[in-house]
Amino acid sequence: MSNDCEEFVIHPDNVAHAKKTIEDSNPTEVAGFFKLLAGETRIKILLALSEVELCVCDISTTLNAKQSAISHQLRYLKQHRLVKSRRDGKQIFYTLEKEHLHPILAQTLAHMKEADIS
Amino acid sequence: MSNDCEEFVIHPDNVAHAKKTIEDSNPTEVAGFFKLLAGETRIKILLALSEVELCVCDISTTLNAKQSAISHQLRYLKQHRLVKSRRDGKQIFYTLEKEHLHPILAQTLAHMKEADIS
DNA sequence: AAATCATATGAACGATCATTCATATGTGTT
DNA sequence: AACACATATGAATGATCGTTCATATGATTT
Repeated sequence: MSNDCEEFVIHPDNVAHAKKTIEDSNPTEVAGFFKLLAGETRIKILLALSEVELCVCDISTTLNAKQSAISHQLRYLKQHRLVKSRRDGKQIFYTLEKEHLHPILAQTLAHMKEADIS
Repeated sequence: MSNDCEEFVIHPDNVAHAKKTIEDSNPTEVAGFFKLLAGETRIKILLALSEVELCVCDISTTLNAKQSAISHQLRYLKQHRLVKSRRDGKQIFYTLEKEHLHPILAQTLAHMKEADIS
């Protein structure tokens, strides 16, 4: 919680400025969004779904991974609205939820742009 | 390693297409890059550094975090060339390595754009 | 050269995450 | 109604990550 330089702030103006920049930027949400994309399996799933609709079995075949591992990741992606599903008989097909993914990504990029990172 | 639907691929064309899309997209590197941005402390550090140069002590004051925690994260960011440092007397100042961050980010976005995610 | 300040680093611990196994659910087929 | 198939889910395990403590390094001041 505390740090070694608490009593004597070294560059108060810079610290104040940095604090404000951070507060203005929703760092928790930004990091949370990147966490969604920070897993190899999830990135592969998103890539796989980027051009075709796939059922769970197709995805696990494509990634050469266990069905349950894919199901768990799909649930995670679905909870965060990166992906949506539709049932067709026994199978459940997944597609990207582009409407959701796009604005979040755009907002993140806008954040980073404002922050002069890009 | 194996899955339940190995013997009878359900939608072979889609699977083949998805496999190619994944192979063309460096998923390991893409996920690796997002991992850098997927930590709240690291995002805060990057935001803090986005407009001003800061020494380690300033950063730990800004984030209200232990100096050693910040140092560890800075090392991680530096190893991956998102940040660079310069010594001035006893202090070490960090800045964004924009030249490096920018093209990686741009490439990632290009990947995602090609993949029709954005 | 001793003391102090700023930062870095190694080891350890707890928390979080991804995968696996076993099993449940829900749908279609016979 | 019984069975087979596709997917989902809970619990457990192993791996990875972030922070902390203790200490080391490198620089300045006295």
